[in-house]
Amino acid sequence: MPKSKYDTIYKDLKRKIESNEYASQELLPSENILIQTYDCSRNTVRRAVSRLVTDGYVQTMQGKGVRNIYQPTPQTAFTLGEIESFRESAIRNGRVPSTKVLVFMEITVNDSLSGKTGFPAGAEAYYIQRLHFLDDMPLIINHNYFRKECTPGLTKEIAENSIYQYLEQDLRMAIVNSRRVMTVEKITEIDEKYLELNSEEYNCMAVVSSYTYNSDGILFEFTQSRHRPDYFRFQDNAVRRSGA
Amino acid sequence: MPKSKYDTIYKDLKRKIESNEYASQELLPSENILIQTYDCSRNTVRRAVSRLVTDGYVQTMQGKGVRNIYQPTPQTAFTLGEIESFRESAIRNGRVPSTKVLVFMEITVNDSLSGKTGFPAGAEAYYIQRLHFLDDMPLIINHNYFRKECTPGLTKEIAENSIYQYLEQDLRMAIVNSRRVMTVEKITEIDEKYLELNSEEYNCMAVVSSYTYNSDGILFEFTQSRHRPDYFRFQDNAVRRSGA
DNA sequence: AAGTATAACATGTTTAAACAAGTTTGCGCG
DNA sequence: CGCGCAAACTTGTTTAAACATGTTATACTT
Repeated sequence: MPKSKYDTIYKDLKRKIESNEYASQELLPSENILIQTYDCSRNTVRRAVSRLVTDGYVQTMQGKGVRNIYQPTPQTAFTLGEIESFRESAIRNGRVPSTKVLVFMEITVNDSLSGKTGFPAGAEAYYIQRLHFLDDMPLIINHNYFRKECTPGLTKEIAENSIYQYLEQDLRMAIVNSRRVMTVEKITEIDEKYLELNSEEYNCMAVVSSYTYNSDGILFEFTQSRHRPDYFRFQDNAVRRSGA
Repeated sequence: MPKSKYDTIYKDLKRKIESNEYASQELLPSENILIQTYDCSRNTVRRAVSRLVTDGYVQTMQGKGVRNIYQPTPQTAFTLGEIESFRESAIRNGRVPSTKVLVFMEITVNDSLSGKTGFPAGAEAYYIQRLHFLDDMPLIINHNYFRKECTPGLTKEIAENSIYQYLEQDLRMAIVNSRRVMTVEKITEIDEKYLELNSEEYNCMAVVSSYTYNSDGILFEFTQSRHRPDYFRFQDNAVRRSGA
């Protein structure tokens, strides 16, 4: 639900680009045209376009115009720069997601775990281990740690569906910011068992560790996602700052 | 060299956060204070702060303020969201970079290569294979393809130093936009040979494929970077759009 | 016909102002 | 003392205007 004007314009332009309404490699309508089209001020148009730039959809050229450089992403791509749950990502790609909860327990953070998760020692937390399937194929093992104080009332049943949906819709929590680190790590016995992998073929996993903050600026989630290497694909768009 | 006012403010705030001049987890000065500090308008301050948000340095909270959530990144981290050459990244981390050119040749793009690189078939291109060392340890093998039309005059000598420096400083070329895809792939004999890896231990590589556009919106570079898995580390910051 | 100056048009930066919406502070009343 | 409301903060959205800078098309001059 777009709540602001620039967000509406952003989504509309994005849709038009994705649906090829604006030809690839061609220029978008100029700011003046867009101002008339959407009946808004120049700043509002520019704000929408600048988001398309960071998304890698368009490229602005001073004096020339705004070029559509969008290229459709392959099905398996997870998008960086946005926080998206496994379920959301799967649905966006037209796949059928499912989840199996392997472990659900409540723990107290000790010193060792505090260093790994960033949670203060002594804090109460949920530890959840989940297996994510896409079209019945096991792809990801997630190790989630949620601070109990910030995410009360988590249950195994919620974990089987969407934790983020519970946090946002039921707890009215705003998830705001997530720092993610991607590494490659050796496969473990757990990985091998649940992902039905043969370590002769692949002895590594793609690992995404994420530290997520809520709208109070409190770190409430640490998650390690271990991805099957042959189905792992992350996409990113980088902009070189002028004069950097 | 910051050319604009908001860029100056952005860099100054960034420096103050990195140097702990603003305490971690605390609020930055309010917009009104910053307006007085930098003698500028509110928009200009907000523009600077919004870049800190996308960098994951701060988090804004309506009605409350702007919280410093910066955490220093480990030495080996490459930063996403920015285009940075191997040399720049190494220097930023206080390491000594060096490069060995394994292959330097001029080629004509055939159909197969066109599909992989995104270059039009029949185009002239440079193909460069380079080995990157950090503190004398071989870490990355790069396979670069540059469109000759866009990057004339490349030589093996330039490739041994910094290609990006040549493109920006000598050719006065503006590198603007780069789409990157991260995957995990099986190790090849070339990887094993030059990176001195034992496939018993690691039989995978972290692979970053990037498609880079110049300021005319033309795709002029395709690069596949194959990273030693045990030294690979990419960092990203994601912001969840309100109402997404 | 070629070259140059200029006008028209593109995006980039900055300021100012008004209103919206969320949070904290403090005052006053019961 | 405690509750509630209002004032005084905070950031979020939108408009308007001016000037800067880069590109392209036009028209004029030679």
